[in-house]
Amino acid sequence: MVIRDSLRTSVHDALVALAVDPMPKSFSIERPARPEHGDWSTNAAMASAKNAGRNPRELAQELVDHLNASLPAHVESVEIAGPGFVNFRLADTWLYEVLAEVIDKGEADYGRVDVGGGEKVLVEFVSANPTGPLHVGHGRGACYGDSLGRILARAGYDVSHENLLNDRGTQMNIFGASLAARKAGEELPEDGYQAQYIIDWAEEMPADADPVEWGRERAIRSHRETLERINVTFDTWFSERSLVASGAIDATLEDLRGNDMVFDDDGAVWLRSTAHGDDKDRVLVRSNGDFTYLAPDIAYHRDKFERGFERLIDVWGADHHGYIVRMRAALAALGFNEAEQFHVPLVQMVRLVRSGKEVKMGKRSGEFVELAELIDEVGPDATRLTFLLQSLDSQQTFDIDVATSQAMDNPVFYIQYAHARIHQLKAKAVERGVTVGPLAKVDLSVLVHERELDVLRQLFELPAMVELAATEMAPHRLTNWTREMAAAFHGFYHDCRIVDDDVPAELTQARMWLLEASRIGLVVALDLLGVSAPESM
RNA sequence: GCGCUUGUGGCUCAAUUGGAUAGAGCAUCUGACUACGGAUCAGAAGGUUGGGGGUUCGAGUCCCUCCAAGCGCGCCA
Repeated sequence: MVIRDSLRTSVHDALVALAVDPMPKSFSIERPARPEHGDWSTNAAMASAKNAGRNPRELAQELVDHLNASLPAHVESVEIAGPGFVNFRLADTWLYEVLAEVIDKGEADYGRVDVGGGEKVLVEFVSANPTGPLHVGHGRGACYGDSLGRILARAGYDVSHENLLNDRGTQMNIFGASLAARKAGEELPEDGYQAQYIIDWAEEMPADADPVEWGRERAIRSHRETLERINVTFDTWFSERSLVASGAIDATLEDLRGNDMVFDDDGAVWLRSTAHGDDKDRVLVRSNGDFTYLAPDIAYHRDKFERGFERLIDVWGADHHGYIVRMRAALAALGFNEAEQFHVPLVQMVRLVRSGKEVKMGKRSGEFVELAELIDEVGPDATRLTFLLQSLDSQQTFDIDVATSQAMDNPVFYIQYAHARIHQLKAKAVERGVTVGPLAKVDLSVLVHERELDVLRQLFELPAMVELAATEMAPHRLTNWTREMAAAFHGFYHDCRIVDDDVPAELTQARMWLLEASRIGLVVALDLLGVSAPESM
């Protein structure tokens, strides 16, 4: 049994034996921040005391006595501390079980947890208009959405990645008209796109092409190529047009009308979104007969549910946050459980900085920095990992100098170097004629160095971190874990020689397995982050 | 004016959802190499977590209130 569950069961049983009533709703079993607080800690006494009418210190003491009378597996001692914490000190044997588990599960299964229960989840992200190249802001959302999907899959969800193409409506028409005007050497239409890429693309465009159709394909190709460079792919590219063709938009409006959630006024068709928390009602069909953006988008989300997805995650830019309430209102109006099943992580803005100064314009366009340009400059792995370095909720300062640095101030190199180092070490061992025996025959109890134990402690945390990253929808949790894992490994490497004349053969064997476990941990995490694990650098 | 997000050492960010003395990296200073690639490792210094109240055994985290920043508040998308 996993140590955490084992301790939880012991504490629970002890609370029952001590006639704690009512039992606490929950209590923590966690690794304390400070080593002097033991290897594990529980707040069970404090969490129980109030409702059970007991004194936290006294209850903690009773817990300690009870647990000491019959120590749980691997536990050497149980102590009371502070306001009523109960701390456990464990023998290192629990960490050897961690190593065995990592090896046993391997790349395929270590860090796999089941919080999703096979629930069908659709992660929709990027969803840029196919009217031009992706910019830097799209990049952050792309890396986030893709990694989130990978993490959810690792956490037991049945995940699909989808990119919505807003390939109809006003913007598409302006885009097509701009291309046509440039092609013909005429003046741009009112609101036409000024950017350089329009001129470039118009040049590429065959004279007899339909500008909207050709431009759409050109933009999609641009998006796809750029995203593939940073390891972002989709199961589906969903065309908004298809909603018109299938009649889904009209059907959605009918549904809403049937629920009395739609009314006509001023020649327009309105959604009664105020009935579900919006501060004003919203137009679905303009008085000129055109749909607003909202109508097809509601139909799109209805379609997602109809395709059998039980949970929808939409990764949106922060500038769309005002749109969430009306989308929720619409889904509620259609009878969906939006509060539980619809999630919208918002991507806060990215500020690009080079040489201490903000970069606002790209080389190819005077208006924005293209994602492709950024990848050209800093490389795919550094781009991807940098975007995943911090919480989505805060604005990001993307420092190009740091991301391109070939030195230790660049976390990408630090992490990847740890992985490359493992491969170099293994090659060195082979070179020196070391053959590694089966794990079952290796005595792991020779691993007593603090550095070795730190590596194992870190590896132990990975499954919990996957679970946390999934439930919080926070891939940066995993980025942090990976940095710490790399640090633990570099420390181990520095202080513990693996193959050398004065290293006993059995220690080399155990350390070779520790090396392999470290490799597995890093490969799993880097894959979830979508960053490559190079064997040399 | 209203709403969403944010505010943590000089800089960039964490903090396992309310836990114990707030942690990393960079920059600064001081150390460790006849090396399993030093792209590494160790140590020091640096904090009233924007201000002020409150809740409780315990608050960076929750509540109230100011202040500041970004983004929204279309028959645009």
